[in-house]
Amino acid sequence: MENTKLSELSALIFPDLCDSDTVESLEELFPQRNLPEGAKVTRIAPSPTGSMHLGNLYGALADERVAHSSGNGVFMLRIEDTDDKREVPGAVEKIIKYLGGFGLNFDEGATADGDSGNYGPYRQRARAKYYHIIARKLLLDGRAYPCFCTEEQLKAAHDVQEAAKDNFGYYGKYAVHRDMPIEEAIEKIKNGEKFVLRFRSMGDPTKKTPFKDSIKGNLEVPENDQDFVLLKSDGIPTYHLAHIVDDHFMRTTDVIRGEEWLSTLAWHIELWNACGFKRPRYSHTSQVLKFDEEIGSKRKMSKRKDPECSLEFYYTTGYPRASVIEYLMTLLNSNYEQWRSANPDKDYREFPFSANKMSPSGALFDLAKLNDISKNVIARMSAEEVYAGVSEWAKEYDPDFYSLISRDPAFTTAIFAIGRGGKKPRKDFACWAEVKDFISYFFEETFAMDENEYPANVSAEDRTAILSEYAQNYKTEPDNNAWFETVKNLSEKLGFTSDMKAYKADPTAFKGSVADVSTVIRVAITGRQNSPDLFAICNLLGEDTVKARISAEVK
RNA sequence: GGCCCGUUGGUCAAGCGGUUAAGACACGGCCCUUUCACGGCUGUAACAUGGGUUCGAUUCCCGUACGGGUCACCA
Repeated sequence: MENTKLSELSALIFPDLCDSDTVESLEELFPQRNLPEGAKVTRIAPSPTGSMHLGNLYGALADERVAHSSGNGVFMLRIEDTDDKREVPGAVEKIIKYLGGFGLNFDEGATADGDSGNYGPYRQRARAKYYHIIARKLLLDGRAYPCFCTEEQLKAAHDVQEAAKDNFGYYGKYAVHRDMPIEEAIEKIKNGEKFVLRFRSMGDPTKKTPFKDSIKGNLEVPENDQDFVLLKSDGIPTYHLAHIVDDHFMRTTDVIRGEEWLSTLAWHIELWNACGFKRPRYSHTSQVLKFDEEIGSKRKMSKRKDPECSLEFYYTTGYPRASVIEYLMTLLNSNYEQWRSANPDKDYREFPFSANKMSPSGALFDLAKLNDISKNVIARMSAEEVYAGVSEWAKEYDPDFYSLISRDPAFTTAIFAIGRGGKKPRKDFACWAEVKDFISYFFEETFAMDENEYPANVSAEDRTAILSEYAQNYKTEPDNNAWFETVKNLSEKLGFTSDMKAYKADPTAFKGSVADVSTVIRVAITGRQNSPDLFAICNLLGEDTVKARISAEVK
């Protein structure tokens, strides 16, 4: 009797299913993966609701590394599009483009124009039937029931709970439809009343179950007693049901997700058990935090307040992808930096990544550290690679600069070759946006003279004397030493010492030193006091340009 | 407020009962040096707090404080 009524209810709730739609049929449709021992299957499951941020990349990199360092593992992309209200068009393409741009590639999952892989579909909206099959099984097992509460009723219950200082939620005496007679439910549904399908929890929150998390270690979680929603009134599952169904039938071995999911872990544990599925390993990653000067404490990175939080930032400022990955790897695995200094030339993918080396506490984002890492990354590049990186960036984000540097690629590349490639390469910039100012004096269009840069202790007459003398005798020297000899000779001739030690010992004994003389020349040629090797700059600029710039300064 | 997680220098962190408590970034000093950058050396600076357990706790247990997360028909 009860069973026939239950069947009637089930048929009413799931008109889209027929008898052959069983859990067993799904088990056959999605067989266990035939992978080598130890291979891990991971996934990222973003919702297509907006821009990607650093936290997404952080998590994605962890998933990708866990899968691909396990030997023939699988890294999937699943789109959690169960919340149509928040969906942003084009978000999926953006996710794929941005993650791909950082070198993270999926083995299977959603693609820009469809799906790829045998465990799909990989967009949850397209998987409705699977969720319904599991939901029906739960209903028939007595582990799910329809609930007819309206938004207002739930809100009212919430207020009551607040006043009574009870826990919030749908449980115990607040679970008003939990024990509704089946025929009444059938009646309501036939009358067209809206309903959701809720889980029937059997847990006792005073009991705690031990749980092992790959990152957090041994945890104690109280049993769940919440009759949370499985299917929304439109028949689309909540994250909770979708998570269990998808990760079971996609044969995920390791669920790596943010620690904000820790609080609903008990729900998921009970659901796994109710479904009779073996649950995967869990790793709950800590968040990337940011120090907020205003409130004086740490907080989650925010898209609005922290521009560097958005992945877009790294594209627009032109941080090499490798730099960002390198930085995130240091946050992700505590022994990465040590490994890197021992293996400076290896690809980061060769690092033996391990989930239990991940920190259980949240790390503050540190732009200074990123910059340092990025400078090192760029310093190891060849001049050609730097040119390629800068021009790729400039092409999109600074077209004027792009036309400047691409006018003569060989010339621009030669600029980047200055001080590069030796044992102690220069580390002048952390991102491509910093390059523009740094090399501006190599181009007539952006060369800017600033009179104030001339050293104050050199008189106007001396300055003119130095410059005209230098210009008159200027010729291309064979090497740096020969060139600097001419500067020294010039200094002595005009009463500036070339003996720096003597000058330092007693500066008052001289008019000035060769340092002052070369600074005057440097300013005339570059418009600034600081620059890389002047000899190299002169050679690149060529005799005509050098002489022209100097004579322009002889007044 | 309930529940859960976390807490080693300014930041990231090693440490797993006995250490002079590593290292990296940042910061200061010195050296190298025609400027800058690089490089070398060096310095300042830390176990949130109170109780236990122990011969001995940064390490284990309990409490407190602080920080974070979560308590939706969002993920």
